[in-house]
Amino acid sequence: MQPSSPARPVGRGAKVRAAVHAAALAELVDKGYAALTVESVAQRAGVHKTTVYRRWKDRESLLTDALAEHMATDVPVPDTGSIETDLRALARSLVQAYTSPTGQAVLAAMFTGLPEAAAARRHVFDDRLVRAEPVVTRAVGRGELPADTDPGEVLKTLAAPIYLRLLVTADPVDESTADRAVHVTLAAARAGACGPAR
Amino acid sequence: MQPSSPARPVGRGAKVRAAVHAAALAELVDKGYAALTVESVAQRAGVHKTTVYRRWKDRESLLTDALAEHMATDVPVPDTGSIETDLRALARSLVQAYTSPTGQAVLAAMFTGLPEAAAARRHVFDDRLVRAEPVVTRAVGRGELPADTDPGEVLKTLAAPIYLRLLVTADPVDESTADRAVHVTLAAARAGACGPAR
Amino acid sequence: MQPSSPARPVGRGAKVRAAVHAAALAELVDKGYAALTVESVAQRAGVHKTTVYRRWKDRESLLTDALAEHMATDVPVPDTGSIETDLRALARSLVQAYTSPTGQAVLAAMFTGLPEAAAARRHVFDDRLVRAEPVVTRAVGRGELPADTDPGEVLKTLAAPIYLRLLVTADPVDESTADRAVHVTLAAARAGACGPAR
Amino acid sequence: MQPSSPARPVGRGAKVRAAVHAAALAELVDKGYAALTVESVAQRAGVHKTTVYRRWKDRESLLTDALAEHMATDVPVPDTGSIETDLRALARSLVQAYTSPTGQAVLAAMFTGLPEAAAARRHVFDDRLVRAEPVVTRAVGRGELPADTDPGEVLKTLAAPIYLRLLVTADPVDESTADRAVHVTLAAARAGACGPAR
DNA sequence: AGCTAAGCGAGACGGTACGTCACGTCTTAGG
DNA sequence: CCTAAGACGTGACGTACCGTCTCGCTTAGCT
Repeated sequence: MQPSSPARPVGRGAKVRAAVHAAALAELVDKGYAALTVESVAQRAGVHKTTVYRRWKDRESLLTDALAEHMATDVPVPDTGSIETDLRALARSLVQAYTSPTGQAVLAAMFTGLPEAAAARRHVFDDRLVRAEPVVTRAVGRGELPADTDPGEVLKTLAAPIYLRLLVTADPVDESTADRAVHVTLAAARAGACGPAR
Repeated sequence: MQPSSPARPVGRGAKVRAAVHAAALAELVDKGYAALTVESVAQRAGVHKTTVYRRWKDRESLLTDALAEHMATDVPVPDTGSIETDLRALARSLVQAYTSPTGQAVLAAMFTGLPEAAAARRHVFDDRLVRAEPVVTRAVGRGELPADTDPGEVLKTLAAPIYLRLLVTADPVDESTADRAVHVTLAAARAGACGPAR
Repeated sequence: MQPSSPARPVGRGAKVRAAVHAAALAELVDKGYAALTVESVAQRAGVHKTTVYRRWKDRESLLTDALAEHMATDVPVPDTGSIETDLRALARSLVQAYTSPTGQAVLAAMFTGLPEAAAARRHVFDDRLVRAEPVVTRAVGRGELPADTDPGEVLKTLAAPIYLRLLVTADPVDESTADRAVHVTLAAARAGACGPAR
Repeated sequence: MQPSSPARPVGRGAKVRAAVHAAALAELVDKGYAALTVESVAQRAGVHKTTVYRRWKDRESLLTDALAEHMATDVPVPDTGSIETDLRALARSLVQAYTSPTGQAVLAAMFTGLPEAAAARRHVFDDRLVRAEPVVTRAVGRGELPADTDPGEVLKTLAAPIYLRLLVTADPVDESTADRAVHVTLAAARAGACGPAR
């Protein structure tokens, strides 16, 4: 009569979930976003199609969920004592994240223009941004940057050229791209261009 | 009405082409990229589906073609005599292009992650870049920027934060966004951060 | 109550069995044969789906079992001393059995063309036939019908037009239908048409 | 030639229709009503599933349509000059129609208890009834049967025992069944039991 | 009265078929 | 000649129900 155990024993559901996530990402890398079938994901995960639909409403939500989970991996926030090396580390880790084959596929998948993905996108980026803000705050504390510097602006200035190359121009992206972004960002921030809006 | 000139290749094909293009863009704005049907485009254009397929290989090429045509509208390149006002004009025109409802739809359509769109994307951006380069060149000539400044880098630095906001974070984009981009870009360029790679 | 034949302690299984039977019939009346779900029957019986499958092999056997149980209700065999009134009573009770809403549903369910149901059908009908035969035998004894009259034939002749209307034509079936069947049957039987095959 | 707008040139649609009908009946004979798949019918007809769904709303309407078409074959109405031989011919043709393997399958399919089939059933039976009525009318004219005989009642009396055996008891049905039905019917009709209701 | 084993609730799962949608191809008429 | 009209093969979609399975809880029935 009474619910003896309030929590439901999830059983092996978690295992299925993980397997499907992994399969989805693998299929993403192999075939790309558009040519990705629920059935092939299910098969790759050793699971039946209907089981997938039991947990995810449709293809979209499966994909966004898998991507969100994938992006949730913690990114280390550097603290070298110098804003330049800190920014360099951030920029390079961003470059690395998206230049692997998997990264490319994930990137392509996240930017499909679908409104569903937009929220996930924004959330992922915001999360990383917030976590990295201390880098700038510390630099301001050390007097490396003007007092009224907006940490978010600095980090967006750092990321912007990298994303531009990844998403718009298809220029090759490597460490020199990261380094150049650092220089631009530092020059702008030191000149006070990352202060409050005017 | 008109005496049909012998061996006229055009026929009324051009009219059909334009009608389909317009219909495609209209559907894009109304329903978005994913929920866009060849049949509905054809119907909206007052044309039969098969006619569309006669002229375009598939949905993809129809869309990219329509978008390419849409983006081909000439963007005026400013020449105010000052790099700051020139850049501001460029940045603001970019912002305007993408903040209208149509612009939003076009933007979303161009960034669908599909490889077919990538080429179109790159081409459009490169084209605009090349046309805008004189702005920077002239500034260098006037001594406003260092002699070894790379015009492309300057313009990418200008565009990057705007695209970042449009595509990644969903921050509101308006004239102040454009102005801030100008400040960042100028600070960086003057500091020599847009010179050749080091 | 009853001696458990397989030497099995019945437990409360009997209660479940009855509840499911009732629920099955109720669902049959509400939704019809085709749109009847094991799960909905189980829910209506306040029992879990698995429990149903523990007792019945599949949907089919549940339904046929429930129907068989339902039909097992004893039909009183009349003995008025006259073959005409006896047959009338039989015919009218048949009509009554199938003109109630429940009767209609049961009828529809029993004639689904499925081979599984065929056996049940046949069994139910044969059973009733055998139990009613004394009616004819007694009439023969009283000299109301020829000596070589086949009781089964008489009763089938009686039932046939009623079933025809129920199953084939959708003519309304009421007491006058029963009475007409009696007249036909008596005329035929008295003329010796229900004797042995020739 | 043809008015282009109102009449649509069916093209080869008719051929598809026939092929699917034939395939449906064949599958019916092979696998029975319940285990009949739209996909297997389509495949057997050398046609794709969606094509079937383009012409028929669902499995049900496909089946009923195919059966209706199948039953539309004209049944010859005998006219031997004697009611007995006429009825015998009718009864035997009925028996023959349902004792072939195909007939069995069709019979089973027509009596699935589904309400959709009910209308078709009724229509088919009524049609045959009306066409056969002259047999009785002529006999009345010849003075073989009472003047107030209801032709429909006679024919239903004839058909009823055959359908009873086919649908309810699973007794074997052959020519002797038909002959017996004739005797019963004649005896009843001559005795005036097929007159107007009393 | 306690221990064991069956019965049951709960629900995930593999599986089959359903009916739908859009794509891109093809054939037939017609202006 | 190009177009309108529309049937078709194709493949994936998302849904519904089937019948199976495993897990604990409850409870019955023997000792």
